[in-house]
Amino acid sequence: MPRFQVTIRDVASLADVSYQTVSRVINNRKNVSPATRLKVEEAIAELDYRPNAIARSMAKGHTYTLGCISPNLTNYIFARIIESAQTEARRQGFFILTGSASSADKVEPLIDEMLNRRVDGFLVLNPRDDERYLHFLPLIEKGIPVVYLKNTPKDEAVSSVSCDDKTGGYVATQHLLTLGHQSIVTITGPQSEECSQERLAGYHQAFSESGISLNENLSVEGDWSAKSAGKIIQNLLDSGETFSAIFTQNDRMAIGAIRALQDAGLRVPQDISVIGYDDIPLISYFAPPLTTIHQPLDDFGRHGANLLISAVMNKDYKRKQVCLGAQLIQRDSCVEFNRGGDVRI
Amino acid sequence: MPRFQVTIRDVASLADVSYQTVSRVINNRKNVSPATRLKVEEAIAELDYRPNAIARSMAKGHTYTLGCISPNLTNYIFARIIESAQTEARRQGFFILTGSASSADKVEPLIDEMLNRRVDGFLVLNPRDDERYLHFLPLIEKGIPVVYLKNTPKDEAVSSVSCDDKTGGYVATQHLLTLGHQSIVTITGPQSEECSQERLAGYHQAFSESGISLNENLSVEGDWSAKSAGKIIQNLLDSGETFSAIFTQNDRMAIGAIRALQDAGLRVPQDISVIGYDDIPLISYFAPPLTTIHQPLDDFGRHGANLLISAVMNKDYKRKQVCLGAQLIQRDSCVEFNRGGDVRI
DNA sequence: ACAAAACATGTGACCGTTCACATTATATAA
DNA sequence: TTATATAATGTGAACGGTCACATGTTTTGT
Repeated sequence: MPRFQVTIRDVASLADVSYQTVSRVINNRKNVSPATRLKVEEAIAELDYRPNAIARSMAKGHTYTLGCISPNLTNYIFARIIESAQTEARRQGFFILTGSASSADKVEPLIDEMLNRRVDGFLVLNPRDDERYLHFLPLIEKGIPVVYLKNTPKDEAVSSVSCDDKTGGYVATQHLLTLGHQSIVTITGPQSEECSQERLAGYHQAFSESGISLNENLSVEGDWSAKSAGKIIQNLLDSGETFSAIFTQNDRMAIGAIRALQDAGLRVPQDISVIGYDDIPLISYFAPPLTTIHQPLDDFGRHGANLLISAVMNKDYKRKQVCLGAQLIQRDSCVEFNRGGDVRI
Repeated sequence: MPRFQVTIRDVASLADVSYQTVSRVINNRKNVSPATRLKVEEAIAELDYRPNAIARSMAKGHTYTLGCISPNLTNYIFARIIESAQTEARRQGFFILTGSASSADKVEPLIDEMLNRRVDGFLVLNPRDDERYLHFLPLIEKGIPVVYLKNTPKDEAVSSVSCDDKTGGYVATQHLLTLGHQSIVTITGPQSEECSQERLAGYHQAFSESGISLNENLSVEGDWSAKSAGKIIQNLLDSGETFSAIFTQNDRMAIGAIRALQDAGLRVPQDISVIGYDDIPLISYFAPPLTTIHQPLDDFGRHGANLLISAVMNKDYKRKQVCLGAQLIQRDSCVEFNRGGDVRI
C-alpha cells in the first residue's frame, strides 16, 4: 500500500535547507534566522505539510496521549469529568484515548491495549468500583503515571482527585436535621465503595453531633439505581418503620424513592422530605425539583488531567491527593418537619 | 531521556532467532515452525514484551485509531452513540480518539490535531449542528474516510447513519391524532438542522393524511433546551391559542413544556397530552412518565464504526447511507382527547 | 585586530516495527 | 536420485521524525 505523505524532507528540499532546519522551525526553536524561518514556513504552507505525530512519538518516546478508563461513558458524572479532562489535556497538547470497562475483568485487556499504544499515563474513574483499581497497582509500581478520579481508595499512595464525601453526607443530613427531621432514612451506594462509606460516615457524624438518636434500621444499602431505592422504600413502608425524610446517596435513587413514596400515596415534600446527591441535569425540572448535593465535576477533570500531565512531564513529580468540596443545592424537595408525628403506614 | 523498552530484538536474541521471526509470531503468520513459535512465546512472556503500536503504525501507515468529533460528551445521546461505537471499534482492533467541539470554529483545530496524529478516519456526530460538516468536505475530497452520525446533511455523498426522523415525527403526531387530538402544538429544534425539518415534515404528513386542518401558529421553533420550550408554551398560553396536545422534538423540551403547563395550572395528561422524542434515561420516572419516540442509539454507534472501518480497510469501499427506524414508547403522558373543547386560558 | 563565544546550519544514527526479498532447510514428485 | 516446490528463517531498507554532534559563520570583548 503506497503511502503519499508530505515529509519534513519534502519541505526541506522545497525550501532548500536541511531537514533539521525544518524540524527546528516546526518546533519553534531558537537559532533559526528569520529569513530561513520564513522560507520554511512558506514551503510548509505550499505543501500543506503536517508533522507526523506518530513519527514524533516514536523518536521522543512520548505519545502525548492519556488513557482514560471509566466504567462507562453514559453516566453523566463520568461524561462530564472526561469532557473537562479532555479540555484541559488538549490545552496542554495532550489527547485522551477513552475506554469503557463495564466490569473489572474488562479492565485488564483495556490497559494492555492502551499500554501497547504507549499512552503516557492513565486517568482512572471510580477505581473502587468492583475493585478495579487492583489492576493498576502493578503499573504504579513500574512508575507509570496513574491518577485516580472519584471514588478512590483512600490509603493508596497514588495521585488522586476525590470529593469530600464525608462532608457531603454530613451537609445533607445536617440540612434535614436543621429542618427538624429526626427519623431520616439514608439509602447508600454499595458499601464496598469508598464514597458510600464516607457519605454514610457524614450521616452518622451529623446525628452524633446533634445528639439525636439514630435508628440503624433506617440505613439501607442500594446499588445506585432508581429501582433499588424504590424497593427499599417500599420495604421500609411495609415494615412499619417511621421516618419523615430520606437522604439518598445519588439523585437516581432519590427519583426511585420519590416514585415509591408517591405510589404509596405519600407526597414529597409535604409528607416526606427527600435530598439527593450529584445534581444531575434536568433534576431541577423534576416534580418536585430535587434538593441535592452538587460536586464540582469540571474541577475533577481539570485537576485530574493536570496532575497526570505533571507526572508525565516531570520525572521527579511527587504524588498528590486533591480533595474537592461539595455544595448544598436547595430546591423544593425538603421542607420543615411540622407535624405531630412521623408517617406511619 | 533514556528509554527502557523491551523490543522485538530483545525477544529475538533471547529466543535465539531473528527479529523477523518474532514479528511473524506476534502477527500470527504461517511459516513458523511450532517449536520456534513456542520458543518465541516463552521469551515474550519472560520479558513481558509488548509490541509497540506506535512503531507498528509508523511502519504500516495505519494507526487503527478513529477520530470522533462531537459537540459534547455530556449529552446522553452522544455519549451512548460514542460508547457503542467504541465497543464495536475495539472489537475490530480500533481505538477511538474523542474530541468535543462545542462550536463550529473549534472543529478545525480539532481536525488538524487528529490529522497530525494520523487517525485513519473520522466519525462525526451531528454534522449539521452549526453547519460543522462544512469542515469535513475537504477531507472527504482528499479521500479520507468520514462517516456522519445523526442529524446528517441529506444530500451529501458521504457515508452516514441517520434515523428516519420523518417517520418518527409522523408516528408521534399520528399517535396524538389517533387519540382524538386535533390541535397539536409542535416544538421543533432549530430549523437549520436536518432532523428538525424531517420531524416537522412527519408532523405535516400525519395531518395531511388525516385530513385535519393544521394551525400554523402551533408550530414553534425551540433550541432543544427545556427552557426554550417552557417559554414557548407560556407564550402560546398567553396568546390564547387553543390546543390539547404537544409534540416536542426532544425529551428535554417536553420536560420544559410540562413544567410550564403545570405552572399554569394545567395537568398532564388530563388537560394536555405531551409526547417527547429520544427516550432519555430516567424519563420513565418523570411525573408523568413520558410517552416518547425511541431511537436505537447503540445501532448508530455500531453501524457508524463498522462503516468507517470498512472504508478504512478497503480502498475501493463504496459510500453507504444507513437509515434506522424509530419506535413509539407509550407511557402515561398522552391520553384520549375526551372533553368538549380544547383548553383555553 | 584576533580569540572566544554565540549563532546558524548540516550530517549520521536511532526510535521499533514491517515489508520485500534473499537464503537455507525440508518435503514432494518424477 | 535429482529437480522442484514449499516451508522456515534471515537481511537490508524503509516509515518520518528527533537527538547529539560537527561544521561554518557571525558577533562580541579587549
